Amino acid sequence: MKISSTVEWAIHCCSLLSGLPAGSSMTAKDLAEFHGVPHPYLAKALQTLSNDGILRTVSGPKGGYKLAQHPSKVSLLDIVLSIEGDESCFECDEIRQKGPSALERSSSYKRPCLIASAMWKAEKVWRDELDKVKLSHLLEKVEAEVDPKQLKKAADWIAQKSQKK
Amino acid sequence: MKISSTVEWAIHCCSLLSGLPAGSSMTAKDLAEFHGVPHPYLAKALQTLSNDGILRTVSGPKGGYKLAQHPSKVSLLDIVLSIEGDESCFECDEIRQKGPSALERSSSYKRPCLIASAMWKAEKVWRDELDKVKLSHLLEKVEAEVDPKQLKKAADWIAQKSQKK
DNA sequence: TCTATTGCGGATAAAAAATATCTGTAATAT
DNA sequence: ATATTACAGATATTTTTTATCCGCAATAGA
Repeated sequence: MKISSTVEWAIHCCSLLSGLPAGSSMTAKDLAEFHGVPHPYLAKALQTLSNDGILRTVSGPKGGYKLAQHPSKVSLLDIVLSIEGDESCFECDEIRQKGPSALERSSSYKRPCLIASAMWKAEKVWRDELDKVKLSHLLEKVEAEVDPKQLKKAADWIAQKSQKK
Repeated sequence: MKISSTVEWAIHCCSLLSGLPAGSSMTAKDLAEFHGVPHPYLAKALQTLSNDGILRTVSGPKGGYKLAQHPSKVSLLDIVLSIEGDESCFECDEIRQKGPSALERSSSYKRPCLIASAMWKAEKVWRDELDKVKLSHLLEKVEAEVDPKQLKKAADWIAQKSQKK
């Protein structure tokens, strides 16, 4: 029931990209360095986000990643599902249909398993909650609540990096 | 983000035990056979549930497991947390405090990371939803919705097993 | 056109976690 | 006493996660 730490990285990257000046991009290497995570592995995650239409890729020198959509269109759920895959976290093995007391015909089991239903319902409220949180909301909160010194330092580092090109 | 299949087994076992005649118990072996799952491994899960006060153990011949509490007191969340552990599924590595733009003093990060907060909020609604579902609710639904033939067959198998002792 | 930079896809490797089993011990009903 | 059952710990197997590497494609700038 653990969510991969890659998800944490991916959200931080998307969150950062959502605050970049319009049109600018950032390389996988810089994103990795900024967050202090391994570059080749983070690159994989960014490629996945790119394949799923969350990030847009810019190839060649001066290339990198930028958001493919407006921050108000991208939710935490989108990012989580992109990285983790959109399969349910609870898999029903239909064990009610196994063992000595199971009925022969599988047509006897028209209704979904009550246990699986309950688990899936809970997962749905989880997903709905995550889908409510868009990158734009996160960005607003960051600008309102995060220490201005921190924001300045981050912005300076990013600006310096893009100047070196 | 996968929930162990052991959780599915555990819930099915608890659900079954909640429908047993008062005072009776069922062995790990029979529970495993009934559900068509490996006995030694299921036994581990049952021991965990027992350690966490969800099941009660009866040692010796005619022993086995029974619910330790009234079915209205045990929720799906209790079972999930017992098997999976009660750690959050999202772990915040505080990567905002890593990398070149981090501030020196960790006292600068008094407020929780906004991304982690959002993830934890979603997990909370998930847990709340699971905690609403008690074994007693499940039992009511089973009795109302499951094919009576199925219920009969299961009850007969269990009765026959306990007679053989 | 050439070169350096960057992302992409596939293969591979290492580490960690999940899954599964076994063995000897303790408890207890008969 | 004996047979049955749960329990704790050790161990083995399999799968998943985490991480890296390499050759190819795309492209900006000289």
